[in-house]
Amino acid sequence: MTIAPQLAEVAHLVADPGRANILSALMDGRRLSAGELAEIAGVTPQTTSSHLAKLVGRELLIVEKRGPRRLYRLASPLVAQMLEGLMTVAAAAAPRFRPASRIDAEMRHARTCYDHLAGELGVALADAMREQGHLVLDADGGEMTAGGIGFLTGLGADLIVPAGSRRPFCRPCLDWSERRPHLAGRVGAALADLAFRQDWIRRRPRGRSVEITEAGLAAFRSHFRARI
Amino acid sequence: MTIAPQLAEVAHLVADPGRANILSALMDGRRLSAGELAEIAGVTPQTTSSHLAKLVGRELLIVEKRGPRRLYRLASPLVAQMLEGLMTVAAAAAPRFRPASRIDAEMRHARTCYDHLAGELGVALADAMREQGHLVLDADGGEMTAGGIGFLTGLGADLIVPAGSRRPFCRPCLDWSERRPHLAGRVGAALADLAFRQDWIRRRPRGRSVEITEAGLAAFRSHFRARI
DNA sequence: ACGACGTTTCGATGCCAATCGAACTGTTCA
DNA sequence: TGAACAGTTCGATTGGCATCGAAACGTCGT
Repeated sequence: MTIAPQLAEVAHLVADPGRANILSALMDGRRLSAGELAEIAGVTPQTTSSHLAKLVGRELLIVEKRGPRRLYRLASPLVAQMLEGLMTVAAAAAPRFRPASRIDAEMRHARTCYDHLAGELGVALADAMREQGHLVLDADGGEMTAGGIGFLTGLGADLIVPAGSRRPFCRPCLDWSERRPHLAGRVGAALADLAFRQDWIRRRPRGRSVEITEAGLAAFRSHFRARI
Repeated sequence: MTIAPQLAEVAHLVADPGRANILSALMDGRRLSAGELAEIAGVTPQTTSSHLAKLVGRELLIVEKRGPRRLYRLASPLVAQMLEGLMTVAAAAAPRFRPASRIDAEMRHARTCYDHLAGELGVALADAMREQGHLVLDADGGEMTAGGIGFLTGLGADLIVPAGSRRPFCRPCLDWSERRPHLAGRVGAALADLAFRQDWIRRRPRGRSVEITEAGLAAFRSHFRARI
């Protein structure tokens, strides 16, 4: 009850289109300079500076001085999770007009979601792994099977099992574009890491969307049996 | 990228203190009338009506006419999850002044979080079940052990196992007051349901906080070995 | 030391939206 | 049919804040 004011305060930070653009661009965990963010936000550097100061003051962002420029990044994965939650609701409510820009299409096709894969690619991989018996996943939770752990490890994924002899956890992350869960958590991060290392996917210069290489397409189809 | 405007729009709905109060009060899934919500929001009925219209228009709330009055509730669990994410960040960032009201204390002690238990009680039960080997849970995911399923079922919990012979999933929900995960998902809902049915806890008239009965205290300590 | 560049601060402007009083609609009960 | 009550609509006021121009700041090159 009493947190409601603080709740409103945090929401207010995201409620500005410019700031929403900034936060959305930083969702993959990268560090961007104030100038780059100004261009992304679509406002002047002065205005951007004001926005960034608010976001840092409320500890949604962390800034580090690198020479004459300042690099900003999300303060924690919790912020990314919060944004993902907002996006899910934003995508679910009011489909409205879809301008369907090229960037939009790229984002829907394949993108990173903080540290894991999302979009059609992310959902297709999760579906395929489920069908192959590597994974059990629904909106409430997920679990790797023994076979699934062997499968990913065999491909070169680094599934760190923490001190306790527990299984490496995976969690679902509701995909705002596909409206179905994709694979997140430690396993999701390991899978994305593997895909980048094997050059199956590459980051596009701007934004969070990624490009699937020829080798990637072949690997996703042959190894994962994904329908993409 | 292109969802940023919609992201801002949804955040804007939560960014008003009155609306944040309303949404927070509805987080347990109950249905409240416009009048009750006006009192909770702390504004006049006219203003509340305007707020509610916006929330319904954006499909965050659902309204049903019940005689001369209208009952409002969250449109989906996704909205509750979104709010929980915002609260987590709100509580983590800027501890600030803690007015420490009585309601605040009650909320911290024990409350419902949509369909499961949160606060000191929720976290204590999750901790205890973990220590007793009933449960494995961390920030990324959770899993019931076979013993844990037997334990809860023996107490009378209704753990619905879906069609596939999968285990009933549980998921962690980061507690904004305790800053540690408590038990959510199907198992969390079943546990809360059990506690209400056994009269271990009772809803307080206003708000989402719950009161632990004497029988509840005894049950939580003897059956669960919880430290509360 | 100076100039260039990236970034921030200051100050003024303009817009959006939260708010409430008053009046209106609709439902229930006598 | 009319009274009582819940809720909404309308209109006017208000305050907060996003925005940008201009200027200052700090850091790095030469």
